[in-house]
Amino acid sequence: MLWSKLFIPTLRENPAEAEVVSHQLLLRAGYVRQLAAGIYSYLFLAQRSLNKIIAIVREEMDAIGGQEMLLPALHPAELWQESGRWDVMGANLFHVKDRFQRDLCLGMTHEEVMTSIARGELRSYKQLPQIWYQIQTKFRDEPRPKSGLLRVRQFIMKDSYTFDLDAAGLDIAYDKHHQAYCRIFDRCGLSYVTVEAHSGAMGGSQSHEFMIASDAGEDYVAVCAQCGYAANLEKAVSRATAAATADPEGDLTPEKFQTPGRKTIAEVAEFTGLPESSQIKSLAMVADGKPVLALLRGDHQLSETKFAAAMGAQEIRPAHPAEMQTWLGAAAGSLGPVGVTGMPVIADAALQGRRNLICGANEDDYHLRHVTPGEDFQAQCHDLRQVAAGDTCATCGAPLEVRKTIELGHIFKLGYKYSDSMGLRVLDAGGKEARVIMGSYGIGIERILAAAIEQHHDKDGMTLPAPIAPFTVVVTPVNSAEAAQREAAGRIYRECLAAGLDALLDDRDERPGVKFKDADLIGIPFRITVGKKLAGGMVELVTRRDKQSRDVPVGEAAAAVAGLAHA
RNA sequence: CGGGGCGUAGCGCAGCCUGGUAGCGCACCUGCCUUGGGCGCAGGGGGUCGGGCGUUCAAAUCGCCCCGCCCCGACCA
Repeated sequence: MLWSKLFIPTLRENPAEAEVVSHQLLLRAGYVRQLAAGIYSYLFLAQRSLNKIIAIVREEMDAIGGQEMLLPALHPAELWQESGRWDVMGANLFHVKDRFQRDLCLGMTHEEVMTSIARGELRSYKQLPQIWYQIQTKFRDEPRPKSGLLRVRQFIMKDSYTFDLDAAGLDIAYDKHHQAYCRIFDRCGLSYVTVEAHSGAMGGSQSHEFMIASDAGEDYVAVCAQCGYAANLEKAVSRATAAATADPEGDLTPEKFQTPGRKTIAEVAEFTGLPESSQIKSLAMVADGKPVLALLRGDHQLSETKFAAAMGAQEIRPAHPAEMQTWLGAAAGSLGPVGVTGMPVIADAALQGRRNLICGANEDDYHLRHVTPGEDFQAQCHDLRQVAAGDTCATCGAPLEVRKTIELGHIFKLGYKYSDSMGLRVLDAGGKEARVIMGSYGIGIERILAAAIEQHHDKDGMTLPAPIAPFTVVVTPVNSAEAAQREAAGRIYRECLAAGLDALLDDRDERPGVKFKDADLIGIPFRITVGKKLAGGMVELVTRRDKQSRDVPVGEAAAAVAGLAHA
């Protein structure tokens, strides 16, 4: 295409509202414009890039037997009420009313619609398994859209849904998706990690997330470089580092001592001269409206996800100061488990086997020493601790890293949640009704683009992987006033097209600097510069990533790019 | 939803404190010039100063209310 005819509104400066790199570059390079918070228009360049990403996703989904469909974005409320998610999703679901005041919503995923199709049509085990997918716009009323395309209210997702007769069938479908996702992210030029994930409100027995490391992300994952263990921090397990000081021996009796003004673990550690790991951290929590005391080693953090799971609770929160005073008789900083009745006490596994520790006395400005779990108080034991960097891997013992990541894809074994609640059953070989087991598998299309930019950029702009760049090569005559350069550039451009390359001819009447800067900014992987060396029959082939330039004969330029692009 | 910041030309900003004809840079248009990293000269177009109400002879500027956007937190298959 001819650049002079295209709408590529590049900006010289960064728009003030953009914070993360991908957002800044998407705006500067003229890929997107914002319409409202979390709602973007995808201009020409973004659309080309997204189309390439979608084509890759589609090919890989088709390769595992997926059947593409196009489903409604508008869903009747009844559908979501059947599955129970109308209430569960609450305000995150975009609600709409039609002219007759009927409730509808804009679909944030399509489990309900897919299941409603399946239950009307799938009758026999012979029709299973099925893999159905769709690539389309979804909506979420995010409480806080942010970071450009990374957290938005309207976005394109590839979602697929599988229907199987039994768990073994689901395992196969799940595995196929796992492998397809690896191929998709590989082809998009992303380096990613697959992590065990928390299934959250989706339920189900197993789920994995596909993450790429980035400071722009919002999820943390724990990764073991040695054995490959990787899990979302919500779910990760590890062996805690040893306590900094050995516990005092002996069967000592709890003893109250004064700790005036010492509220935090760190203050008490300093006051007593004993490390934080010699204390019991006592957190007054409220799980589904009921008080609970959660105990951890002093230097450990509570994982709210694990805590909620241990309590079987939907909603958890820290107790308010007044509640602590009523239930325990002291303020945060002086709480402890000794003598607590009337509320469950649960303790993290790292407290097991410890002796003679320090904890709050449930009296302001007092603590207890010589407190031994199991003797001086009783508590249910659970894994409650959030993994921290430096913990050792539970599998192999190597130190774990914690990385900030962006979630690009998530695969779930759903189980029977939707087929049961919405009545999807088929007849099995024996003629009896059988339940259908489902899986669901999502990929955020825009997130692939944003993540690729986060991962591939430099001071001049994007350095996109060729398979997802909007164009593969740009042909740039340095001085378009010179007929020889103009003609040679045009010829090379046509040869590129003939070679099957996505080529762009920068025929604008601009100074060379402008053309180079723009090409760098929008991240075209290859540039053929037609300039002075044309007199000697040569042009320059520049690769965007490493800025390496080499001279090639005019007649071989297109073939040279084709060779590199398909390498 | 809590905390913070911002809203003046397409983009980046000054002006506001101390009320008095709305400015700068970039971008854009015309002409000349120039052509290997966002060139130079000359001329020009473009503004409900986020919105409403109020104070005042007079409001971008002061007061009140509202809206929008960004950041932190809460939230987040």
